[in-house]
Amino acid sequence: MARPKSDDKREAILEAAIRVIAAQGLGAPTATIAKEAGVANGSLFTYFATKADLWNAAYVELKAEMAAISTAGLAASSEPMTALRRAWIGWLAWASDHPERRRALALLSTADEITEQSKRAGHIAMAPVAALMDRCRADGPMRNVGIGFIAALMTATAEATIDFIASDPDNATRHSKSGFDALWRMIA
Amino acid sequence: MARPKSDDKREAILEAAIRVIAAQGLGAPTATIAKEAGVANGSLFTYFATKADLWNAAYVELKAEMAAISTAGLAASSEPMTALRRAWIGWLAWASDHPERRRALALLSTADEITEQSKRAGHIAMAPVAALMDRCRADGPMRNVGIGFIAALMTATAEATIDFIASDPDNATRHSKSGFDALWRMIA
Amino acid sequence: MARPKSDDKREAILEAAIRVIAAQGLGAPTATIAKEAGVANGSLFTYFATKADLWNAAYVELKAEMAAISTAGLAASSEPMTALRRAWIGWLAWASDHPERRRALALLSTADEITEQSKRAGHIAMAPVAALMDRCRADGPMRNVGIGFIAALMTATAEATIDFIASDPDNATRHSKSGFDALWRMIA
Amino acid sequence: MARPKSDDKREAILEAAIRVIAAQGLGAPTATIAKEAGVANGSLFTYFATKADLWNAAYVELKAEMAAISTAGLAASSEPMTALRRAWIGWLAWASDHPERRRALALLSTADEITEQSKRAGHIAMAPVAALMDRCRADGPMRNVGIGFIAALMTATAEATIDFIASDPDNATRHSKSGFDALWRMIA
DNA sequence: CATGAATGAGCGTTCATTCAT
DNA sequence: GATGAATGAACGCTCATTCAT
Repeated sequence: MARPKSDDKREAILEAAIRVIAAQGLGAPTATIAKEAGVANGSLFTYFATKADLWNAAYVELKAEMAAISTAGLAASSEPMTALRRAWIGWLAWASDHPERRRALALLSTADEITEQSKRAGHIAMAPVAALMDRCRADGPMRNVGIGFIAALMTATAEATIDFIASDPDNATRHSKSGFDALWRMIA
Repeated sequence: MARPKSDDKREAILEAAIRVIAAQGLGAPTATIAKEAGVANGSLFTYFATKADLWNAAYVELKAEMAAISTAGLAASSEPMTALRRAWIGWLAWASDHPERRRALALLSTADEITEQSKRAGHIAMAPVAALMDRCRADGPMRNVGIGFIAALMTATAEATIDFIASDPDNATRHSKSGFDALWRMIA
Repeated sequence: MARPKSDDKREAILEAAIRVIAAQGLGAPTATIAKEAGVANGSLFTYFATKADLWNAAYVELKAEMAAISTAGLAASSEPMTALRRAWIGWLAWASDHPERRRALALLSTADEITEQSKRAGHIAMAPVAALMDRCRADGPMRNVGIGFIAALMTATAEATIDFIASDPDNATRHSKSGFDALWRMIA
Repeated sequence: MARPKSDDKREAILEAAIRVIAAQGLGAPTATIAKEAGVANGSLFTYFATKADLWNAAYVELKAEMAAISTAGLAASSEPMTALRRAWIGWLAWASDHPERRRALALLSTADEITEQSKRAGHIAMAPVAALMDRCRADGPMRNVGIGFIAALMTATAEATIDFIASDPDNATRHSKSGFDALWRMIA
């Protein structure tokens, strides 16, 4: 097979898309993304048949990346609170370290183009954290609500905390702790 | 002659914009909005010089409306928890009763076109609730964090609760209570 | 109504389309047609929602025009052969005088975009000629074949004659007569 | 090494082109043709330097094939009418048996890309039929018109007849006879 | 020579905004 | 001021052709 489809190029397009979405929003032209990726206009469509496909791939990639960092090393620690805190810290670190990626993910999360399948992939990636939350709330005041609700609250709390850290990065650690404590009070 | 143009028409366009945004997203053509409002294509631009202006006006209108309902009757009750619960219930009622408006507001909140000034207007509208939250957390574990953080957490919690109610409307009251209790545990 | 849709402009686009199709074929860009018509790119779509719509309108216009010339004054003469000859001469005159229009019509006739409805409109326009042919063949050797077949033969003969005249215009009259005589031998 | 490239592959591409043109028209992508031929995208251009070259080759191939069938066995019969009828029947049989190929040829005949040279090749292939027609009309009413005119009339009559048969295949034989008789009346 | 990814000009259509009526 | 036609830049996507493998 002559000149096989290059993983590098695919990755370059995906990364360019993330950067361009962060900078210009979801209305960003595919041509801009292609140029940013250093490929020709039409080459983008060799790797992603439609703009929507590219959006979905970017969404899944970002979600998976965020999940990977949040869930790294979770298995090791058996104590729920410690484990959840570890996930929390990972999550916030990713968001703080990659504000562009977070912004792109936030925008993509509102896009109509994101399919149910992509959302499901996102949930699966975050499943370890969801399981952990389930353990944490097992004996607490929220033991009877749906786990989806808990997950939404954790996501919402994390997002609020991240926003807050972004606006006052000097006190990142303190805000992170405040956010986690608030979360813990809510669910445990 | 502060407003020689028809307030009715302006309002019709604004309402049409909200409906159309909810249905079609932020990419909705101005022509569609004009038609939905029952005015001509070009008349829209008599009332809103640009699409971005219309977006901002819709954002501020929705934010103000939501705030008005949330804050109605707050002054009367002096007991903070009762007052906050009242605000909470109003907020959720608005979202449940007007899912279209909530969706439009959610979409607009992510739009690049929304100016700082519009966001400030939104905050001002919600100031009574913010003040109330400030009183609620005064003796609690979050007495030392910024009030903006508290507000963000309340918003996030409310949004999560609303989403959850939307997905299971039969247990709206129960979910509302769970959400409020969680919020209260967080801040008070 | 401000600035009503201009019939002139519609006509200009249609005429431009005919000229451009004759010159460049059915692949001609709408932008070229718009420029040739002296209107903006997008204005073309104010008058014809799609390229296919424009193609159909051009087809019907040309067919009607050709039919109008072919059938002009048919009612007056009661003698079939004379009447048919008159139609024949009109048809050939139109084709000779407007080679561009004939070429455009020939190309459009092969286009997939032409709808059944447009074709029907073409047939209706040519109905007087068809009726005349029906009278002409009534007592001849082809009295038992479908009228559609006769019509196709007349069309084919005319086309061949026109092509021949185009290649040797100096003997137009002679070729026209040869063609008509051949047609008459066939059907009468 | 007049042809180091594979004749098989060349033929496969040509046949694929004919099939695809019949199905999709002259706008068919070369990529579709290549896939239909079972060769790679770019290999098509090893055999035909441009799309226009492929179109011309297909045109000539179809014309030659049609001519071959129409002229098969002509030499044997010395009686002109019988010989012409034989050619007629062959022609119609080819068209009936290969509607795809006929459609492709009809489309190609209108294409701008077909060169004079290709058309000449087509005429040469049909030369035996033309010679036959020349004999047939030698003593008839058309003895003085150009042979090209006669050929065009025969082509046109045949096309009309074929179309008619296609629309009513049950009476193919009858329509074929009607068509031939009409032709004979015209030229002999 | 075969392959299929790479290229980039080009196309039909849309749409925010302007402007003649 | 109201109307809606006019404008033209922009966009997603296609495809003939080239070229690295």
